[in-house]
Amino acid sequence: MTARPLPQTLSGPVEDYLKVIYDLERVGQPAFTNHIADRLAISPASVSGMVRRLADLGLITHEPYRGVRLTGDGRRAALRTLRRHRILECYLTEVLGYAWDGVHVEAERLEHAASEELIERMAAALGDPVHDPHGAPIPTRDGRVEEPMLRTLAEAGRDEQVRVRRVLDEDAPRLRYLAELGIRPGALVRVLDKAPFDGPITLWVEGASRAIGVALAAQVFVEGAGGATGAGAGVGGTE
Amino acid sequence: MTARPLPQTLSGPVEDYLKVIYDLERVGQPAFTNHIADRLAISPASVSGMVRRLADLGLITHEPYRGVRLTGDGRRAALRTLRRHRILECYLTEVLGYAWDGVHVEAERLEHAASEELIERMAAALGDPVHDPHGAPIPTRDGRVEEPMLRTLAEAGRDEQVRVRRVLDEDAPRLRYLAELGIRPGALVRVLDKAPFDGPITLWVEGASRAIGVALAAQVFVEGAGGATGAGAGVGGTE
DNA sequence: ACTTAGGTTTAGGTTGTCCTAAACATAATG
DNA sequence: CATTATGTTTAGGACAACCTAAACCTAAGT
Repeated sequence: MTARPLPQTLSGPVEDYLKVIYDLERVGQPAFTNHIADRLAISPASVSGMVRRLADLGLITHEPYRGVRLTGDGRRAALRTLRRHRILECYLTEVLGYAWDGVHVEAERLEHAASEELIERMAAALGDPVHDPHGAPIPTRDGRVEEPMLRTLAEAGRDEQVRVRRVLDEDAPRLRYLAELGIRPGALVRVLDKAPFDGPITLWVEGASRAIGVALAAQVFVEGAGGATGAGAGVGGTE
Repeated sequence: MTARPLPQTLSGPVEDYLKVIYDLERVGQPAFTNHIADRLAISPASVSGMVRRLADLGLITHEPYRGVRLTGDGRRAALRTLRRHRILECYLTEVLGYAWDGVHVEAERLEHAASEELIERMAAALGDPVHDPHGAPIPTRDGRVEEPMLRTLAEAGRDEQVRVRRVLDEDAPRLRYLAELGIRPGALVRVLDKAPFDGPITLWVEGASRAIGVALAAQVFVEGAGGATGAGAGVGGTE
């Protein structure tokens, strides 16, 4: 199956493709060329080319016009990169004082250069964290992750009290805005009102009333607070 | 003079070339194609190609068959990379517990990916160090370095007492060996004997007698201990 | 002055990662 | 069922960074 043997180190772009494919695949469907292209901000044609290479390397399987799926090797490689990325994010924020909204870009570059040793030393210095600053779970050394199915804040019902578990979005300004509102992992939020026609959602956060749009609320993953509140279909994203 | 405009970020290879040229140039002569090729472990032909690119970018001047010299821009870029590298080495050893002989390789990869912000945060966390773990001076933010002319241990006279200032050599086993002997920046060493015909040098270090070869001693830069002891022609290397 | 040794450059090729434009496949619509 | 919209792939190219082999300069030694 594996045509060419796997090189010991994967290139930066290859790691990026695998991360994106992993993320796209998590909603159940295979990852499609155009979606990958969108995520990486490159042309679909370039993705087609890279997809052939990844398939040659045995990292993905590809059904033309039907999308791609990670193989075992591909999944392992994707999770390794994800672990690097998220531990770097933790370290940069907790030890080096990076802002919540600034870590992503830095980690994105470092994740391809950092050795296993560096990552593990950072993880040890942090006491082996299990979530990154945005609430994303950190895969273990041996490639295990638990990505719980969480509802988004947009799906929470009126008068419901929920706890923020994870915030998506790599966009720094939006992250900064959410932080200002007090919406970060661990925060307790009550839905005061949901305007009809996908109107703004009014929340009670940290003793103040705040309104946010549905699009933004859909980037915030929550869990029922007081008691257990059923599971939705929502799923996190990669950062 | 600058044909193409300088891109805002230089590629990893470009930074590596500049570092090597900076280092080769420090002995006064321009840097020659073959020397650059040796240092980077690539073919002279490839260096010729890159030299054209670097000259196009205005980072070096090139007299065919006569070697290359850094321009102001090139020097600034080289010192920026050197600063990154050495601060990374400091941080990795002092904060993350890297071994003396293991930091070089890791820093070598990270220096191309780390942002200005990361480097400055690390520098701040360390209290703006001025020397890396091997005793190499760290250029300031605005590109100043003082590389004092130091003698090597091989040049020290019998019965002379000297202080180790800097240890060259990126070779991990040799660095480890020197560390075992107690030969590291700051150490006080007395030359007990110098065997003739470039024979071994016997030293008194940390209350014990040790003998090392001339080649190794030439990698150790020292300064007169008790009083000021004249300046030699020796110069440090890049790590 | 000629040869030779050593260092340097050119010529031409490879690999990885991207691009645009054109061809092609699939699925939904009239 | 033919058309259209959408999504995917191929064709052909560019660029950075390497390579080997061959051509070329320079300086030194007969």
